[in-house]
Amino acid sequence: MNVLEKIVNSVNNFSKSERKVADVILANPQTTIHSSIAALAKMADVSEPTVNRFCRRLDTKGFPDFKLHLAQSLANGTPYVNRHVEEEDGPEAYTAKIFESTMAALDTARQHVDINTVNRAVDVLTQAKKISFFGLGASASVAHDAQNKFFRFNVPVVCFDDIVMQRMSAINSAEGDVVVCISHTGRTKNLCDIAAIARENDATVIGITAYDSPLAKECTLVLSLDVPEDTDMYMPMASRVAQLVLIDILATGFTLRRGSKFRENLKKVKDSLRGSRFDKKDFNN
Amino acid sequence: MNVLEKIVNSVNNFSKSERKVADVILANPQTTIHSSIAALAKMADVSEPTVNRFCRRLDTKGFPDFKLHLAQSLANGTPYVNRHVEEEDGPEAYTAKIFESTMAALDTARQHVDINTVNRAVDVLTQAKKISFFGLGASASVAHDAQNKFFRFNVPVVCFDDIVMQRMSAINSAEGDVVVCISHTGRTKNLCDIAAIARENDATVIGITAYDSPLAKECTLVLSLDVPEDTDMYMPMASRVAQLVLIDILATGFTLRRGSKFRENLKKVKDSLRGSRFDKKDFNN
DNA sequence: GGATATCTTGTAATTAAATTACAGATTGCG
DNA sequence: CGCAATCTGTAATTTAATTACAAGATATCC
Repeated sequence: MNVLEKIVNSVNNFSKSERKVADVILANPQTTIHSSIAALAKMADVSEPTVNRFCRRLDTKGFPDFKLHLAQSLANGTPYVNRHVEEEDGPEAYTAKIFESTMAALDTARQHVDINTVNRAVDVLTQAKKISFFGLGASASVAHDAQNKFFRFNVPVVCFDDIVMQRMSAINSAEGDVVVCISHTGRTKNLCDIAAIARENDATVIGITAYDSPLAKECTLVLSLDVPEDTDMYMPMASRVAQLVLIDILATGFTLRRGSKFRENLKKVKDSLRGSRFDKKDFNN
Repeated sequence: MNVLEKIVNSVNNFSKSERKVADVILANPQTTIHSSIAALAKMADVSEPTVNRFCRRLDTKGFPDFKLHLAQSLANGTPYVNRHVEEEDGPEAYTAKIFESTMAALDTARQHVDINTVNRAVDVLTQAKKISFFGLGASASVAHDAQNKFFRFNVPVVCFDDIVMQRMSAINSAEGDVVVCISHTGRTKNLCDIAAIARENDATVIGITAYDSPLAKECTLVLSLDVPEDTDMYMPMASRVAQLVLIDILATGFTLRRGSKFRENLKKVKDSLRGSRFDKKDFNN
């Protein structure tokens, strides 16, 4: 794991002084790698051995070794740490932080997603007689997006963000149908019900949700993303983006499985939009 | 330039002993970054000052600084490139590629987004009497998501993905109202109309769209993301994700502008969901 | 509530590492 | 061949990092 992430993750295990060190490093990582232990200690207002202990706690051999690891973390072009937005942040700060924490979230999602399950989900989807996407609240827009994608494949696809409609739809499902339930926490009661009902009616239920959740228990296949969410904001943010990317992945897998002549079809769907749009050439003159 | 490349390039400018050092480093770069100058000197069969001079020749401050640069070179060069999915890609390949190209897209979006405009947009939104989000096709789900976010702020917010409803809503807009039009290309005729109508009725129109597009021309403020889209897929993918992140940014700017007691309110909204969910503790037994 | 144990933190001493200064060696060139 | 320029290594110096230890803070147990 990236040292920067490691610092963020273990921030709770740090002592008071160690946290001071962590803060200084996270605030100016680039400066840190060019500083001596003395300079850093001064910046953090702690003693040199404290800095050294801090480095050791992060499983490095000492300060120089720590700097090496830090340099590598920064090199990736990824200062993708999940930095939290704070009260006093200006537009630059919060814009940068949100972009970065979203990218960090995608990075962890990438590492956690189980390719095997993805592949099986694609399998199931390509063989589906009908596909339904269900989500509530923030996940509803993810479901809509999924509908928009799969609709292009000329497959029977529906999407409901209304519990009653979802229920009715689930009751009517049958073998060969695929129901995709989307929920970050996986603890929304209504959605768990839907999953259970769909399963009782022999549909295959794919859950895009937390691995160890009540919803997961009701699903045939669970696609878990394990994205950390900034709870300070009281809004779903990164989790939703990761879900969308997963939808993209499933859709892509679907098109690849169907082969190249199927892609022609997609092109036709896209071209059909031409009439509703200003031509690029018309406009560029 | 990468230090490793630099070594290879300037191999002709090296003296005999310096070349010995270069050879050893190129042969085992990973070992080098964990060695002391003494160890490396021994491996290369030269003296310590020679190694130091070698480092200086490569425009580094000395041996430790050189190791830092070397560490950065070794840290997997450029992971987040926009790699395209290909016909013969397996699940691992396309999953990785989609995650990476999405992250790459966010990275460019981050660089292109104009902070000033973001700030002005937040300004406008915080003062809005009513906020409307309009999008069509794939952008409709982005609009829905935006509605879901701003709705929590207890502001009058609407969202329509139906042209007729959008039209009626736009006609009814008035000074103080803010209309947000979302379109990646900015060439959807209907949406351009909506923007024009809203403007004629004195609403402020924010466009989340391409900078140099017909839609942009109709807007008061243009938030451009300049995300490259993989046209091979014939589906909007990265652009949509970037738009969502932008929505997150606007929403975050909004809450920050409103101050900390407003955040309490958000917490209440989130807590209101508790009844609809399985308790974490209930489940974890 | 006080005494003891455990964990933090800093000061000072020690050790290790890197750099500099200098001198001997080598190479190139007239 | 000999002078000059450039390399290269040894030893001294400086700087940085680490360790050992003690004082202070905090938690725990009777």
